Amino acid sequence: MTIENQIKSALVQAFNDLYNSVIDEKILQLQLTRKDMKGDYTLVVFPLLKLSKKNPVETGNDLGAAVLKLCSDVSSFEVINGFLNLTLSHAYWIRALQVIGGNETHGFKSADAHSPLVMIEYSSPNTNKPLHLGHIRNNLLGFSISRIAQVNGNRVVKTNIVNDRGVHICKSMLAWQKWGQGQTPESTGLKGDHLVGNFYVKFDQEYKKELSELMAKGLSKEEAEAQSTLMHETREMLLKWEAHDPEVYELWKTMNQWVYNGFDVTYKNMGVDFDKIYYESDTYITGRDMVFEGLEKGAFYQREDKSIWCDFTAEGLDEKLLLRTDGTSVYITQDIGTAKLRFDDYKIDKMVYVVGNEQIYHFKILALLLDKLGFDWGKDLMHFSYGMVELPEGKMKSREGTVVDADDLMEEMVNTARAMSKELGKLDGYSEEEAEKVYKTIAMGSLKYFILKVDPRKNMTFDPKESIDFNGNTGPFIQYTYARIQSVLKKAEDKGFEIPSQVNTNVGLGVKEVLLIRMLANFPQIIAEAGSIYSPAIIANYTYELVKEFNQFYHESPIAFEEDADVRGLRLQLCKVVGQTIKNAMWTLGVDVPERM
RNA sequence: GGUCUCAUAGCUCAGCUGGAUAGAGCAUCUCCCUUCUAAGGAGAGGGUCUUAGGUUCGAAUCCUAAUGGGAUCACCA
Repeated sequence: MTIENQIKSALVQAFNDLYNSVIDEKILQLQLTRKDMKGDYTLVVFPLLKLSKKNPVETGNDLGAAVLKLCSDVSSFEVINGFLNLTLSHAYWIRALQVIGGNETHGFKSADAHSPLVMIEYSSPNTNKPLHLGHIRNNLLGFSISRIAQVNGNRVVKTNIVNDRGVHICKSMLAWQKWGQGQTPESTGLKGDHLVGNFYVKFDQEYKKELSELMAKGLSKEEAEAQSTLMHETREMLLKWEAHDPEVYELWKTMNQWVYNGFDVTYKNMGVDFDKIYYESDTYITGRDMVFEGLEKGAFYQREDKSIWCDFTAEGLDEKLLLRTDGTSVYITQDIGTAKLRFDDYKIDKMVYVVGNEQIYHFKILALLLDKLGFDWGKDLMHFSYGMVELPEGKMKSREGTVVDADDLMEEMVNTARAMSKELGKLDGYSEEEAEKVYKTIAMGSLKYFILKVDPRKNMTFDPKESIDFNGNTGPFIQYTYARIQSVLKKAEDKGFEIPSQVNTNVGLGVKEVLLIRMLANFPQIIAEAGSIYSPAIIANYTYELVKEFNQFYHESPIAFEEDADVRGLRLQLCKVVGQTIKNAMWTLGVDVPERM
């Protein structure tokens, strides 16, 4: 039984004894005491006054005295402003620290064969251009919530649906055919995804040019779009592709492979991976079959021009196109197919889609659509919708060249970390290789933490200057504290001091020490909360608070230099557990911690 | 226009199911390396929590409305 439950049941009993009133534990508001007040747990007594029929001070004192008697771990209490603050004994906290220290994965639940299976889709890139800052947020969130789901006792399958077909892919293919002059990643020295991206941009430029020429002849924008040769050729290419025209198909395979090779590098640098990858080129046919199936069943209808639609006006939404007039698939067609294949492949209990909030409508439709097709899991799919990443100047616009490229950004972060570290002379004595590894750890830690610390649902501003700052509420600050702890522990070891297996529970604790242990004891709740709402930010902010407290403690208390052996033993134990907790917390964010920095 | 979302310090963000004096970081200004890593610590200034109502012992938090941003409603993805 946790201490909170002990206190609560004591309160229930006390209430019964004192006021002859039976209460439910649920109405007891027991929370951790504010940092600036004396005490460990606080009971808000206001809601209880109607039942106690006494004023807040009397009620608080009555209950405090009773709990003091009933709970041996409670050592004192105080009533202030209608709040009953309970203080636990130092011996209790020392024992708690001991227990946490004995469990390397304190706060984590492990999954077994019967645990729920959660499939998490993230990344889902298009194979027509390299990954950018927006994808970074998606990838980091997807990877982190996978780990968070995992440490909350779920079986997790990380998945990726690669959007490798469609008009947008044909655009870069067509541009390469027309203007590529046989360029390859080898011949240009470019990363494959960047090379293909260049042709996508090229297409857009040429298309714009064509449109403005047509409009100069007096055509309206719509007319120009309809008459565009480039767009016409693109659609023809899509038809050819769907018909598996050998030439088009070969080109498609080749260019996609270039992109995959490029993505592999980016994913590796980012430190994310997948258990199962689906390709739209494999799933859209299943999707199309299901659309026809739905048509037969009468769930959908066909217009005169042969296009197939689903009517959602009864649900307060619009009509949705499922298959074009020319029979080719649209975005949502493949999503239906992908869902079907996934549920055929795995016994999924929960499906999570990590996709930006601009697609809320899309997923609402998808859920209804799957429901209409008779899949009982349709309604239960979860769209983990996160906010957009904006730059200080505003939204990223590819046309204005303000898109922050993922590869460039990561490289720049590493360069900054290297320069900073060299300037500070932090890694003197490390080999070049070891040092490079640390630079990368810091750079990625900085980037990941910067993005994950903000509430996923909210839009965020990404200021490159700020993201590269390694002081304050940043990844490197947390990593630094971890490294510092390792250094202290090493120092102690060098002096022959060991962490005792059993710390003397009579040692007096400082205010900061109690606070730290309290925070450590609270870690499981943080993990559980992060799991219930899929929020890495909760863990990030918790870790920052923990680290900040630790640094204050570090500054005011000698650890390896402490002369009293009992006190020293306790502090070393505390250091070890804080370090362990930092490492575990950062692990859920996909952030590594260095032993030295 | 319909729907959805957001609004907290100069800037970037925390403040969870209502609780004590609204917190951090950055930026500005002071201090602290003859003790375990100064990528650190201490301190100062900086707020009508967008506005107006409501709910109640108690509201940044819940409800309603207004204002201002953003998203979305494609034979784009």
